[in-house]
Amino acid sequence: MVQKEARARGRPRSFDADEVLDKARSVFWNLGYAAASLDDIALATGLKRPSLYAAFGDKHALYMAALTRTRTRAVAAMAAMVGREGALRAVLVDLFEAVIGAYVEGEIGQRGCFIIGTAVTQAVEDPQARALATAFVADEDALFRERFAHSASELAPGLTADAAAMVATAALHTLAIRARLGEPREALAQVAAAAIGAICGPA
Amino acid sequence: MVQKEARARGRPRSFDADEVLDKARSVFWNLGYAAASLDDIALATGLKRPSLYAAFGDKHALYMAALTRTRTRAVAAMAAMVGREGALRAVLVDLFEAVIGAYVEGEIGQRGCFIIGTAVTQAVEDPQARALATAFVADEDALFRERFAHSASELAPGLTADAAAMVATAALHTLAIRARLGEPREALAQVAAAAIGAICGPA
DNA sequence: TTCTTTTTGTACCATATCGCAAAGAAATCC
DNA sequence: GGATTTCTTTGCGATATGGTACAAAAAGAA
Repeated sequence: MVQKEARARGRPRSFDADEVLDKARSVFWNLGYAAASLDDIALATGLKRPSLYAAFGDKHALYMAALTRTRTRAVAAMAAMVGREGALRAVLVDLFEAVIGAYVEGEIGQRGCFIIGTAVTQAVEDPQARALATAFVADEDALFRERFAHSASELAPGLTADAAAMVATAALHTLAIRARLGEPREALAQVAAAAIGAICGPA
Repeated sequence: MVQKEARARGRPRSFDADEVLDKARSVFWNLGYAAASLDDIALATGLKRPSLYAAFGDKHALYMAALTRTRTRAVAAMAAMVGREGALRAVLVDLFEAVIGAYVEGEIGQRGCFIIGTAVTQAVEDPQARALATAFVADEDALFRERFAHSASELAPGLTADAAAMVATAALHTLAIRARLGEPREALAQVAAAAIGAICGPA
């Protein structure tokens, strides 16, 4: 006997929430929260405003959903990379390369990091965006610190795991900023190499 | 014979343009460009909108004027500090301390750096803001590079002046971000110390 | 087939936003 | 003192913005 999967009563959604969140995020990523209008988002997602409200709440809730999902995914990806076996230098090279790849993507131009590029600006008057960005920075610090503690012998002489983590996070932040300002990929690669040199010492 | 200073015909301005620009900047600094309304700025400056238009043009021109003045002053201050004689480590300690001091100020909360905190978000769709922020980052890089070239023997072993400059600029950027997110002064001081450790090597 | 539930779209609401016209105010010039 | 110039204010225009009410559409249940 074939049991059809039961679905709740009522008209079915005409969209996939994850897909819509991705498109909305793209608008926020390009324009920042305040400059992104619901009309912009409606246009990008192909949904009308009441549908967006029904699915996500209001504009702010939609933004927070996009930030939250981004943080979760970015941290998971970063954890996977710093968790790799192998020489620290090689791990960092791969990590920064992947990060740069993500930061130079964009339909209308380079956008850097969604969280650093938009939530930091909101932070002064938006406690939720601030909390999320703060947690994200703490995540970055913690992931680096753990890996560096594990690879302490591969750090530059005199550099503690703690200090090295801060230098590495600083590198991610400057890459986010520079990418959003349009610096070319090769220039970003040089910034990454400089950070790696400072963290791991001379090759 | 006493010669009174001749002034142009017409009603005199009731405000000082520099003072007004400072107040307008403060609003933009807290809220970012897009979220700062002309009403907010009018309230902060005590002027009505037509007066702001008469003095500065439009909202965007006012913002650009604030960015431009900020860059000029920040770069001059930074040049004065990195130009100081003395041990590189001590120079960097003083510089980062001064920078942190500026970044933790704010009437409604910490705001970090006006340019990094607001113009970077605008950069994707505002070519003028992008150009100014880009020039500012290049200024930071160049000032550090010059000083480090001059003090090459005081850098960590194997670290070039170029690379060290990028690490130092990265530190300014992460401080700007962290300060805007509300990290306490002591935490920012530790980030600065980490960067100095990476740039100058073990003490 | 009708009722109930959920979603979508149209039309709108209440307010906010940037910018401007015109009149009055404050100065210089003749 | 009147004309001219420049600045400030009031009041407004045109539009944008975030959010909502309600009717129609699309589904399940009886």
